[in-house]
Amino acid sequence: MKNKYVVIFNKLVKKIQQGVFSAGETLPSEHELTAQFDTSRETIRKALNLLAQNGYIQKVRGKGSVVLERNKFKFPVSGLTSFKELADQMGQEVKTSVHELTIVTQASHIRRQLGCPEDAKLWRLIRSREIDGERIILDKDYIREDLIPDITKETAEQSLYHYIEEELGLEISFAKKEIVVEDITDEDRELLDLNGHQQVVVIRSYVYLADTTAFQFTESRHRPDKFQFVDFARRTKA
Amino acid sequence: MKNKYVVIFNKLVKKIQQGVFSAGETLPSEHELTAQFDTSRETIRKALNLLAQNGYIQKVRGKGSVVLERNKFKFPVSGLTSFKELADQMGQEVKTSVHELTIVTQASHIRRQLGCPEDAKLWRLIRSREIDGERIILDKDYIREDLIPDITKETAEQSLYHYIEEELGLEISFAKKEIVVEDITDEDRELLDLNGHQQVVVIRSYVYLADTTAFQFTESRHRPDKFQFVDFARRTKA
DNA sequence: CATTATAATTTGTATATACAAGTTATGCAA
DNA sequence: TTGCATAACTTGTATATACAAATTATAATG
Repeated sequence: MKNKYVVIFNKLVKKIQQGVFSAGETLPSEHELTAQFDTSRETIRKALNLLAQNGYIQKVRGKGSVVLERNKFKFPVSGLTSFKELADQMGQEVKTSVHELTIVTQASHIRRQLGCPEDAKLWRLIRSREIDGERIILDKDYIREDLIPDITKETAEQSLYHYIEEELGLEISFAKKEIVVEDITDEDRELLDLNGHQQVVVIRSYVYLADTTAFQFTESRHRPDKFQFVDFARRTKA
Repeated sequence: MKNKYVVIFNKLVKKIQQGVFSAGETLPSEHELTAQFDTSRETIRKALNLLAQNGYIQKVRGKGSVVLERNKFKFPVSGLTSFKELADQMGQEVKTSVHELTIVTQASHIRRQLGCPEDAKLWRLIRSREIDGERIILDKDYIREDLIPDITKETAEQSLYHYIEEELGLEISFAKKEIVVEDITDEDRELLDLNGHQQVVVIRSYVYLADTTAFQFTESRHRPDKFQFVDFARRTKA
């Protein structure tokens, strides 16, 4: 939060969200922003590149930083964001139920994928998410116990990521995700209001800390009619 | 292709893919790379940041650039990549059939979303993709005729993006995407081998040029059992 | 008025330096 | 040998300069 360019990035995001700069307009030039924030042009450019990466602006040479329309598909649900953070952003009323919170010593295939020691214990956490009175999402987590030692029912109901980042001081950095569609299981039938659906959308993710250690594997199972994934993508120049 | 840091980025990607640098190892330090490529440290850092953004490496302060395992879920299908490019990457044998290639003057809602003039014409392009003898994907495109004037059946069968970028010299820059699951339509029934499936995964995208003009709206409809979306995501620091 | 050439503005690239912060290696001392 | 302080190494941030390339504004010209 103290890095100059991150601070500037966040201030500009806020201004865009508040409509101080609206879609189609250009931001003040790098030269002007340099003066406004009393910094160097390169620092401003780092902040602007963050904006561009996250789909807030498009930089056009000779022209300026054009603010992009951000609501073609509501909010971007992609990226690495916890369920709590998403729910807050969407303003949805959400209820989380913890169905299981145990330590497992089996699940060797997951342990192998997470690359943790053979004798390491794993948290097994199963939660359902209820929106507008319907249980729509089933989250199954496997979390390394040696890295995140204390998980209570309360933290599992609230925000796990907040606990990991703020309480434990660990830096969650990146994730590898897969989205597929699969047939429902008995567990889905028991813990979700499937409403007749025979398949679910499954998001599997491995989540990593900044030092490249994987600490979590998540399987998030969504009822198809309530599932939406929104993404902003840039073309990587060959 | 002539930018120094992009050239270095591509060379390093190739070396990682070839296994010259393998997962878990660190790349040569920025200092060493600076010497190897006879350039400045900032230029090297731009190349390394591209690698980090695309999930090839994780930079760890004090340690180095750690090469990441890249095959937890095969290839990354996210981003802004044409079907042809994906198929080439996967080494799949694919057949594209063009079912419709016409100019439409209606579809005002799409025209509005694309933000093009009221009298602008749109290409309407419908293609099915056949993999291993099954028609699995149905692509429905709307493309601005004033920007991409000549589309032939042949270019539609081969690579549209290659034509747009290489022949027309336009720069495809970013896209806004949405993934949902929907019930099948009569058109799906006619043009796909649904194999009993009653729903399809629908990817809707608006695609933009570098000057922020939207030129394409695509609806890509996938048979659920053959659908896979793979993504690499980084956590944006608050 | 319209067209064209020129200048000013704006972003992109490449390079350089200084210091901060985290990790690893080294060497000294007990 | 062990432990600890120190040094060396590596990435992160902030700043500065010079020039290139694209766009826009201005002025000159017919």
